[in-house]
Amino acid sequence: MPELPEVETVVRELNKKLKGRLVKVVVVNSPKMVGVGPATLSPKRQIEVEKVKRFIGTIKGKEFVSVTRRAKLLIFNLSGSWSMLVHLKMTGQFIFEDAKLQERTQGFYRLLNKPHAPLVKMPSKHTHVVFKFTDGSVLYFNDVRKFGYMKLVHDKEMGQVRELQEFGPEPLNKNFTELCFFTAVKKHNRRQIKEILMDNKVVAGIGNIYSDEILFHARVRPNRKAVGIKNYELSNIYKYIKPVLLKGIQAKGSSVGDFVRTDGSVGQMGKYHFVYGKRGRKCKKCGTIIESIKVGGRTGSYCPSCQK
DNA sequence: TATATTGTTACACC
DNA sequence: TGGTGTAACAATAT
Repeated sequence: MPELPEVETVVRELNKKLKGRLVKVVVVNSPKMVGVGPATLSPKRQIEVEKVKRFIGTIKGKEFVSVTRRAKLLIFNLSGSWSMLVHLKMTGQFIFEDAKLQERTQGFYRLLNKPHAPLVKMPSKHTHVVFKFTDGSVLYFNDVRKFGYMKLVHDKEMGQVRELQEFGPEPLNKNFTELCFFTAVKKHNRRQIKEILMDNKVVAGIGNIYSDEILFHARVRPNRKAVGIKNYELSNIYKYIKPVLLKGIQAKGSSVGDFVRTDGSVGQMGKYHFVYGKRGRKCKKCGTIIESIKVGGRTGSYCPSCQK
């Protein structure tokens, strides 16, 4: 489940690997996942031949200049004033294969973080878009659930991209101050704290995994309403946001579900999870059995002894 | 075959 | 108007 640290991992790896590469061939296997223009791709995305042609036509011959991120959205800056916005949603993956990796893997990858996951040959049945570069290297975009998307936007239309408008501050930036966090939380007095942490308008990029982990370290249960949270507890939550996310980036992400790095390897953050996905297991700190509850329709896990 | 999964948005209601 | 709560949606694995 790519959240900020997973997306950041992919951004850093791709930025390094794609910089300066020239697109020679684009293959679109799932037309519904691509778009051109700032508009939201509608749920009833039609299979439009023209749209696919424009997508391919626009990106062919362009150079990848840099890769950046806003919240969980990847932004590929292309030559000619175009950007490609990519959301991985639940199960999106990028695999970048150059001659060296091709030689090592022969094109086969174990793309699930399970001991007996089968080796998969790229492109697989879940590969929806392929970019081939002039030097022979290849970028694969995979998505088992097909919830993700890729959309090309001209820079002069970037202001009209809705999903970029309302994001709150980036938690790793200096402008994400304790005051700004307190103010944002107190606007949502009646909501549960886990929901608030996962609200991208309050703070960008935090999802189910990292909200659980942050709340564990801050010793606050996920279902507490904001109004009942003491200032020192809120202060603790703020205090742990940055280090937990940084730890995730340092470990190259959590390979929960389908997340893999751009060479197909798994992130190591799962080793450091205290509560996420640990229901029924013993708390690493106190041995109490981890419990889970529904918060805003999502599963939140917590230690009933460590978290109050 | 019913269910669970998550990020995001839509919508009704107060 | 805007906070709140709920549901819907995407598609697949199990």
